[in-house]
Amino acid sequence: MDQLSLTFHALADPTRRAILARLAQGEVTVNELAEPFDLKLPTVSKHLKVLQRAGLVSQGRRAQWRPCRIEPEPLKEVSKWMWDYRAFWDESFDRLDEFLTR
Amino acid sequence: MDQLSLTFHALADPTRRAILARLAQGEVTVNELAEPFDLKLPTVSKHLKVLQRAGLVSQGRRAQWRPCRIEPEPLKEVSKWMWDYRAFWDESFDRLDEFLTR
DNA sequence: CAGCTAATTAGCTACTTGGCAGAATACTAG
DNA sequence: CTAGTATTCTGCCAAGTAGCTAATTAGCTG
Repeated sequence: MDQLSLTFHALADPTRRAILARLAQGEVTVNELAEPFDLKLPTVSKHLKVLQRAGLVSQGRRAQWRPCRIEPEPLKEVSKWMWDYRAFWDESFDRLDEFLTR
Repeated sequence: MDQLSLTFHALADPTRRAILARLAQGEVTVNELAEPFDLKLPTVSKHLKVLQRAGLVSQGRRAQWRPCRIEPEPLKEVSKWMWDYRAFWDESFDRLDEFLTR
């Protein structure tokens, strides 16, 4: 599957978006991540794997913890893709566009 | 499923993104849409249903044709969601942000 | 009405996914 | 080495999807 599809697929789940929102505020361990959800750990681990496959999340290693971190690159690609459609989502795009190209 | 998940799911397929790209240039019938793909009509019709379920596409009626049109609302929601992560995808977000809030 | 074209629906197969439980791995602490 | 904690891996099941063919609906035209 191509990068953009992987990313959109990863984002197409509320649990995974919530995980991303949490990681946007800083590194968190898997247990801490799982805590607010009504899900078993292996399930959260699976969601993380989907996010990792998309490159949206990476995991480090500190003792037996594997702190998760958000990775920006795929979001940049999404925003690039979105930009081609700005005429459809940004009513004031022409003013903004005018400004940016100046 | 929630709106954002439906939208991301619909976008997580190259064929469906290509369909959207085509529709961004104007209304097209289903047959015209299917033509560039190596897919049978029912398959394209199914993809269209996914896009419609997400609200990204609507179909009109002109005789026996059902011209498809792109709908902006879900893309707006995506761009709103993306905005919360601009720190992660837009290196110059702070300058832009500063401009927009002024 | 009969015949034509446009498009969808139904039904099938193969594959993927989201959830779980239970076993396995990785590392720390004693 | 043993016990304990953090995390992942392996199977399992139910549900969903992408593709196909064949059949059906909707509307035009002779």
